[in-house]
Amino acid sequence: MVKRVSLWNEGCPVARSLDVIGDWWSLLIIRDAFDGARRFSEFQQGLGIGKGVLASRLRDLVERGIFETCPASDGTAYREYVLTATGRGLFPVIVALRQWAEDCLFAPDEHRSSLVDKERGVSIARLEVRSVDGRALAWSDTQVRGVVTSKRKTRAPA
Amino acid sequence: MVKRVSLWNEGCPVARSLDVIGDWWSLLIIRDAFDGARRFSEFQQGLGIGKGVLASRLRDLVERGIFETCPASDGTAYREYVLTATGRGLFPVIVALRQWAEDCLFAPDEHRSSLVDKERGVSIARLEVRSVDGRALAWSDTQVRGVVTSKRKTRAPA
DNA sequence: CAGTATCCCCCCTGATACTG
DNA sequence: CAGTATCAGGGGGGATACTG
Repeated sequence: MVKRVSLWNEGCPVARSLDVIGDWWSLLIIRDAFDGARRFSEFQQGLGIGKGVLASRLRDLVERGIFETCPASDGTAYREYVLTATGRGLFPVIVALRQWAEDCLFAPDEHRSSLVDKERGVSIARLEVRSVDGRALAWSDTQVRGVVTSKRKTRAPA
Repeated sequence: MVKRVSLWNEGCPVARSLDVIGDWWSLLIIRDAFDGARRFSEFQQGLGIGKGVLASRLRDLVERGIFETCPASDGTAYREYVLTATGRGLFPVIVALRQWAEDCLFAPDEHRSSLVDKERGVSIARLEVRSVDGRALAWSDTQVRGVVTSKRKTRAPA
């Protein structure tokens, strides 16, 4: 986790989230889980991560309640790692990261792949941010000191 | 960044996002920026981060186009760090993390603080995940192999 | 205040070898 | 296949001192 200070008790929800899934590999593991990975080797090959590190991360994530293990579905004697309800709750986080990259980090002609419908090649979910009054907000609306001020600046291409 | 392997060219948008803001401190720095921090010392005191580490992170984030520097607004000779449009685009990511923590990581009676309206003590934004056809999805809807199947499992208390 | 420069330790990380 | 055990290294991270 690279951390000497736990963020768990900071009181800030963002910090607490990062305390659980803020390390370098966790979200990628979880991403692969959303993409269907369940077996140790699936995670390992998909990520190019060392076995030791993966085992450690998986153990942490199970401990934290993100994954749970269950018997292999194909009858073999091995375990599978499946997301718990808490883990599935991270779906918006993954989608938000994907969306940000697609909006801000990719050149228009570059290849993208993850969490897309493989048949149709389209993203399967989009995010919307809404203010408490239910009004939809563009991500480019400026956020200053806890108050959303609708500025409607130039928006990235949908 | 703790990384030996850059994820930038993986083709996966999630990986690319993490390549930019996936390290231990970046998202916390960005969170504080959304909360109004602009000065070096504000970040440093708010995070309890070492000056060297903070300077390094800030430099990286400016390089990556998340922050930009500008002259101090109070007339002093110092720089301020403000989010670029790209940086402000991370708002949904922060909100998603906050929301996940609040839904899954906090006991009902625990204190929370971040990105809330300080006067009224309420969250200023909520996220919604929508499928491409515009249908709203609960975060507990199960995501399997790139297809969202509406399962409507038990939902965490709103 | 806003950093830069050092020192140093810890632990993450990766590779390899081994077990069931 | 699914891990565990062990080892070596490297860079992140904290603390401190120094500068403009």
